[in-house]
Amino acid sequence: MTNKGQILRLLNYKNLLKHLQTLGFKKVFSDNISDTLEISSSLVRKDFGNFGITGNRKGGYEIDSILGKIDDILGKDEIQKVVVIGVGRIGEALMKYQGFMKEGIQIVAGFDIDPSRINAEGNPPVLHNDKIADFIEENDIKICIMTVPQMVAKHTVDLLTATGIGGILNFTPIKFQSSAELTINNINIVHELENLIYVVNKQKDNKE
Amino acid sequence: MTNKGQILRLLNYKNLLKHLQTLGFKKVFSDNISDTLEISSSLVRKDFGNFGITGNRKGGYEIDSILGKIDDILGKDEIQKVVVIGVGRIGEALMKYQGFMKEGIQIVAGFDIDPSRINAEGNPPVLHNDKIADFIEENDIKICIMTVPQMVAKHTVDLLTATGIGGILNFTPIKFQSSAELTINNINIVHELENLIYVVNKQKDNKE
DNA sequence: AAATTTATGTGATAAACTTAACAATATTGA
DNA sequence: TCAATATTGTTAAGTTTATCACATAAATTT
Repeated sequence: MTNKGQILRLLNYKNLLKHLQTLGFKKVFSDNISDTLEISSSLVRKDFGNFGITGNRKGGYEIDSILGKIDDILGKDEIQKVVVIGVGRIGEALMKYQGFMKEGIQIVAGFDIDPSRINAEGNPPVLHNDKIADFIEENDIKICIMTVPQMVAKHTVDLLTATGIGGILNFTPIKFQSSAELTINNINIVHELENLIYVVNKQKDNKE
Repeated sequence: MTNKGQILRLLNYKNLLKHLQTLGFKKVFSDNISDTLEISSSLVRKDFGNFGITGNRKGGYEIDSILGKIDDILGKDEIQKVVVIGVGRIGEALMKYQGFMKEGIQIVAGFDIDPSRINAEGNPPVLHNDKIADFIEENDIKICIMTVPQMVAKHTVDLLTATGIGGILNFTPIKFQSSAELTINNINIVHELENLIYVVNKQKDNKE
């Protein structure tokens, strides 16, 4: 019933509704949402329906109520603890990124093999890779961000698989497949850029 | 004819084929590709067909030939120059990321308003935001990566729109819509993580 | 209070994307 | 050389996802 894009759309609804809330709005109609997100209003209503979000005919939806419901759906009652594997430039940037906190996500540790990066007193601490398995078990970590060099990506996934972690957000260029026990979502920044370059060049060609 | 996912798939084919090439393979069959990427072999053949990549019945496809064709499709004959707008932690990490070069992408400059980040002698240089428009025009830049704080994202897009740039890879949490002149692709890392958390938690619920 | 308006909720329809199926054909081996 | 086999190329079928369209219900107006 719930398809892949639906959760990402729900997150977009959430962002928009929070914005409308700060502007003082209390209610919203499906086509207010659909207009700004450039989708159809029926898709908004269908998404809401699928997630049990109901409105009033003629009256629209109450923003507070939708936002509460979305947080329920996303399980925002408890803080989600996440670790970063590989504290290179990108890993470090993500560790220190301030945007996670307000969505209830906390980066609780980073891990690396390079002694010069290790700092057990840091906030969050950076520990040696040796400690990954114990840390994940002791702290009941379900999700990690993987920002290791391409060369060690496969090895790292094997290591993580053995820990019983549930999800990896993989920033390495190696594409991994999910299994029933371990969901791996791949973000390939180079591909995103190549894709954009293709689209832009093609548009330009069409104009000429 | 060519749909959104097709180019991203093509990039995955490319990665896989380059890997097979380094292992010494000369030829490949559609189901070799489809097995590792977990799609159907007919989709591989359809993609190839759409892009004018042909094989031999019974003989499969020649890896060298496919890779050459893919580079043609992607316009890899010339280096793509890209600039980074906003040299915070993530912007800086992307500026120094080594993975772009081998795909023919070169980060030629970064831009920021913070004087402490500016370094015109750097490699690549970091210049003041004042110089964005001139730089883009003089260097014929078509693509940029936007890694500015959320607060100034809208303003930055307006500024970039005025320069006539063709594409923005947007890492801010604000979602922007493309227009005919300007393609904006959004990467929302927080959403990617929230989505993963949702999937993992749901899987766990289903098991219990 | 009846008529009118306006938005939801949802079943039917359409569009987009993927897979299945198989004819066409190149290669191999007897 | 000819049958057997294996793989492409492509059309048809299937699946998934999004939109359309309208009946239903709440609110407003007359």
